[in-house]
Amino acid sequence: MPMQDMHLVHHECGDCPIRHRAVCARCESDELARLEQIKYYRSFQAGQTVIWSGDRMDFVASVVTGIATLTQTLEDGRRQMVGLLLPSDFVGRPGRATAAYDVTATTDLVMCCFRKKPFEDMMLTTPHVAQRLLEMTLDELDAAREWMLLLGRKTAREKIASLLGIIARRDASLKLKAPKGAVTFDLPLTREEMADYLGLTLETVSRQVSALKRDGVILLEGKRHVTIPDFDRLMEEAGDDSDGGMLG
Amino acid sequence: MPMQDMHLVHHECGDCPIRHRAVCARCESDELARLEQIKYYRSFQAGQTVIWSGDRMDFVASVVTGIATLTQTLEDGRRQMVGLLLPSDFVGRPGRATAAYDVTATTDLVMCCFRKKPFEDMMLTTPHVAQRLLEMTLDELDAAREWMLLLGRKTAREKIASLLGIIARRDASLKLKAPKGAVTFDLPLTREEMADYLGLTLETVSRQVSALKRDGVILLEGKRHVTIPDFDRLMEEAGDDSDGGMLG
DNA sequence: CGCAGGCTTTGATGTAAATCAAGATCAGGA
DNA sequence: TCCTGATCTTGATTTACATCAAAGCCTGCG
Repeated sequence: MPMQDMHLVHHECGDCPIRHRAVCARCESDELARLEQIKYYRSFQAGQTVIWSGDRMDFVASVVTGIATLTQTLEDGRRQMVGLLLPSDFVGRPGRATAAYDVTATTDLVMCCFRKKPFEDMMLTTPHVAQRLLEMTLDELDAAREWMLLLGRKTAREKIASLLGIIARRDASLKLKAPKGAVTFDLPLTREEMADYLGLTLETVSRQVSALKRDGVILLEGKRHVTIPDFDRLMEEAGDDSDGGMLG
Repeated sequence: MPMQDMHLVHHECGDCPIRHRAVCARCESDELARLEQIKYYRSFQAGQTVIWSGDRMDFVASVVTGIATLTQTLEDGRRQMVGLLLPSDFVGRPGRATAAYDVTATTDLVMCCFRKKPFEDMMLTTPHVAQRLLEMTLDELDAAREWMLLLGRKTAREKIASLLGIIARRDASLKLKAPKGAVTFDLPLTREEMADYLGLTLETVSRQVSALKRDGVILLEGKRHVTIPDFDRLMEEAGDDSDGGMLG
């Protein structure tokens, strides 16, 4: 459990534990109080659209529970998911008036929203909020770039393995245990959503999931419940560069 | 010419006009002086590596002149470019010790570097530097997500058209004129580099460039000098969603 | 119960782009 | 000048994935 999360847990977070992780890792109580005044919750049902690309967006928010997706669409309907929002993830851009992507609730979803103007005002006076947001944005940028490698250069099988690995890891980190040995989770995405994320068709996703199952890399109970008997094996299938830094 | 650039031009920027655009859009003279103390320049020849992924990186920097690329590589050698750094672009991450990508000079390159520790210290005391950096990072994130759409869903021809459009636009913005009607520029990338950027092979890039030439979408003098007789036509070929926001 | 509408799987076929393979073009150096 | 190596083009062939098509499988609802 990283130091920073410790700190958060020890705060009096009320019913929005995520908020502090998202915007307020080093916050003081008076800032907490200010955040309190400008926050509100919104709930969405699975499948509902939170906001359409181009819509006026007068809030920023973080996910409390559930999963949301960011997608972009070409005129002819080709879709590409560009982000997956899990609990604690932040969405919205200070200083921009309209949404840049379609945001959709994949599961039932609760978001903790902050009205944009007061949030921006607070950012100006409390520097570490901006700094925390910078950190988070840099993390997202890294994730986006990893995804570019996946989209540009990985095979369908590697893409599926990578996605399963990412979901398993994020799932495990929420439960505060590292993915060693066997891991089990429920897929929060349909085959079509997986396809939209991976730049594939749903048929190819289905075939490759079947192939990974056939080869014993994953086990399936029903269509959604996945267990990964050997996480390292999955990571090999994902084709990732495993040296992970530390050359010089 | 946007207001912000006006502001910059009117600063006494010495020989590093870019620095202020990169980190210091609203800066005061004492901050300028502090930046001055921790900055230094580094030059690289075309083809030289600035830093390898995983190497210790004790600076952040912005490009003054020339072009650099960020690339990621799979163990088996498959390469994907994840960023193109043009003059004024920023590279490096406050709060991280090692480089996450290979950074390579595509042309002769001059970078304005700031030692990381003092830069981080300054960020803590001068909030708007962090805010400027946040804006830039959010822009980069948007660009990365647009690139994800390209990599995941566009055809080879659309990819090439998109890349030419991006280079034309950025080139034009540096010259402070908007790309209306005919535009002319030199390709700063080899066919192979274009391929690495677009998730294609160099042969496919070559074929599609030839096809666009054959169809009159672009004109070529030699292999690198491109002129685009009709920018809108090129954008149609790029397949981008042209409604560009403003639905609700 | 039985049917309807999402999902998902699986098969047959088509195709865009990769791969393999020659050459062509160009710039720089001996 | 010609050679050399890098870059680029073009052609022939292969292949991974898309597309088209049909069924299977759940879940919920009348």
